Amino acid sequence: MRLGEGVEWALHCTTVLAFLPADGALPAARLAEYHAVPAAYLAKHLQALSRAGIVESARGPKGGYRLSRPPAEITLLEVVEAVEGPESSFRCTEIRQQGPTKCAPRSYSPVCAIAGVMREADMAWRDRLAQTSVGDIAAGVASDVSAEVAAKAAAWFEEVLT
Amino acid sequence: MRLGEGVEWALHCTTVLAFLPADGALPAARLAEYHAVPAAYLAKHLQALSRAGIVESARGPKGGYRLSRPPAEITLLEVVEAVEGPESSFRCTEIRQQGPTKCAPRSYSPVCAIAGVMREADMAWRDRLAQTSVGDIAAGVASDVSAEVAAKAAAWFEEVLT
DNA sequence: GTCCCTATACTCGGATAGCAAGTGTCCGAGTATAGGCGG
DNA sequence: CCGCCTATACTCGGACACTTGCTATCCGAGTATAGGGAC
Repeated sequence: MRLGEGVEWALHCTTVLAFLPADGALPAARLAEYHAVPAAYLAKHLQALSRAGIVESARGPKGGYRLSRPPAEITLLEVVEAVEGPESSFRCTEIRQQGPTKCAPRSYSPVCAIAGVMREADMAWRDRLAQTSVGDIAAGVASDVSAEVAAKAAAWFEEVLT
Repeated sequence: MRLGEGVEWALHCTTVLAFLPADGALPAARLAEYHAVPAAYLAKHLQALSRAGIVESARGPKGGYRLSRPPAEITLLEVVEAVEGPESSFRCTEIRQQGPTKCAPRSYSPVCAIAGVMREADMAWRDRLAQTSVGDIAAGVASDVSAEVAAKAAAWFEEVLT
């Protein structure tokens, strides 16, 4: 099981966007520069966030991306699912109903015992992600960040938003 | 995030092996036949289970695979990790320490807030899988299975183990 | 009749191709801005 | 001097190559068994 790195990028980007003033916007190229990742590829994932209604985009000069809702109302689960897809990690292909012991479908319990546990594990994972919002993350980094990093970040914002 | 189908196969195979008598053994080809999956590819995953110490193998005639421990002492987490690998689903590449705001490593909190939550979600997933054993699964299917399927399975075991 | 030896057949194990999905990149569509022109 | 128009430059959005890892397969290494021969 492996998550694409786009998930990490999307989470960090939404966190950065949470610090934007309400009328501001950051282009994909700036977000990529901030995290030192390929701009063209990051754009692909930002489009996914846009389609999911997590961020909204504005074209033209002074355009870019901004959060479409208050950070506290965006859960990490939404961001992850927007990039990675909403389907469960485990896919049950019902192999218990195959082979030499095959019977009519009504002879089997409605859900495979294995698939049931795997699904519960998946729910536990999603529940944890749904309990934390982008606002929580932003508050956490705001309180933990060193003065040096905070100053650099503030200067960068100042320069980019002009 | 997507798990390989080898995980499903491995879980079902260990469940079937849980019903074997202590001195019995099932070859990979029989396990593949039982689930109607490609034998050569299933063998690859059974090798992973063998390397992880979950099953033990015997070569030659009357050989095959058997569980190396009582089913109740094998958790689903062990089986999943044996096939899929033990590494976490989320990989933090510390992009927060990159780009124009880069500072010395000591300026950052030891763990990224995002990586922390992702890790906790991963732990929740693993915890759920660790709470259920192969024995639990076997007991569940034994009580839920229909008489028709049970009879077919018993007949198949009888024929194969002779 | 019993024991031993050998040939056999069956098993696992790792090394080898094929393919799909994630990764990375590019160019076209659309729009707010800035400058120039006319009134 | 003010308002409008146009050209520009900057943005997003989807369509196009490349690489990694999962999927699938094969053949060689190893061993318990079964049969035959010698004592």
